[in-house]
Amino acid sequence: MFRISRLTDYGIVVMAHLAECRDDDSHNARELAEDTQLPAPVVSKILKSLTRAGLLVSQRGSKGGYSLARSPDEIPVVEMITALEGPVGITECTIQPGACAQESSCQVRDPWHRINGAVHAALEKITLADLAKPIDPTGPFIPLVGMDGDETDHTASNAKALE
Amino acid sequence: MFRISRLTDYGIVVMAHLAECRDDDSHNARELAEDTQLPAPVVSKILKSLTRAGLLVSQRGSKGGYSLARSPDEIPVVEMITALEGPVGITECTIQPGACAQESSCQVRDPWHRINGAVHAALEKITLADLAKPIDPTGPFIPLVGMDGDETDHTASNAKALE
DNA sequence: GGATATCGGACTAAATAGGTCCTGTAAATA
DNA sequence: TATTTACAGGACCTATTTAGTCCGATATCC
Ligand code: FES
Ligand code: FES
Repeated sequence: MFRISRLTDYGIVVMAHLAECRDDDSHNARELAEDTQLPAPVVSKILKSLTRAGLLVSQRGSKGGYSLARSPDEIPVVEMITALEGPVGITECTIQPGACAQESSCQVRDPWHRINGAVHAALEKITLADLAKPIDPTGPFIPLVGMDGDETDHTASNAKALE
Repeated sequence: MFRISRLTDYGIVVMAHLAECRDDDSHNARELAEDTQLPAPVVSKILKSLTRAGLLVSQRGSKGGYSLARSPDEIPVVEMITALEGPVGITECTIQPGACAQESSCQVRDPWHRINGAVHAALEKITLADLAKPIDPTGPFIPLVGMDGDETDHTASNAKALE
């Protein structure tokens, strides 16, 4: 129903946790599962996917574990989502041309592409650093929403969170 | 996979078709299915959902059918999506508080809310009139993307479409 | 009254997501 | 070297959701 899967949500929680405790040593899967209160096998599965996508680096053997591959502010949300559930695309046709019977006669194809682009851009601007609480504010807090002004309240709450 | 369901996509295609032929008489389900090249039972199901949500008005009996309840520029995309697949929310927690075990300790809950708000706002700005080709340009063409400038190409193509 | 077309929901089948478990392999340690 | 630890990669099963079909009831027009 137009939402990210629970696995992805979990994955981002784990990533945020890793971003939060900015120590260099790697955390193993069991430990991360405990910290985030999530089922261990699931966390393990998620970690493997994230590693394969190049968002985490893994260290095998005893004292092994996972750690962030990059700085949190260089990991956009869209990349985490992509890693865990494939390419982001509002509609099927957005990703895979030719999947649709209409295609040629379809009126809404092009507009969907633009909508998709807008959402994609929004998810690209937001990084893991924005999700994790900035306990060490060395870098500036990047504004979350990249939309131009509208009168809904979330932008207000965002502005409040900034100051 | 972070996309709208195929049914919803179909539904919007049908709505766009209805918006395109701006005659006042209602179109029946069979006719709409033919025009859009979609399976008739599916179209029928979609039409019922859209009617229940108040986006279409139906007329029973012979010469019956469906027509738009409002002007296309007063039907936002988000409403069509909501009608066909429930409330728009990126994460489960965004919609239903208490579904998550963490909830209290969760770091990412609030940022997700803001992301969700941004996407929601984007889908609210885009209306059915933007999706259907403006064959009768009495009203101005409303810009699709409501995000502030970024360097990806879709905004460029959008700007090109405007002028 | 008969033809037409929506209404509402039940129903089945297919696809996807969620979750578990097992075998192999790399690294550290004793 | 032997042992322990912990990731890698799948196979696998189950639950849930989605897609699609169908039918009896009801409303409208002629
Ligand atoms: S719905 Fe697939 S191309 Fe338009
Ligand atoms: S993941 Fe559910 S409240 Fe944070």
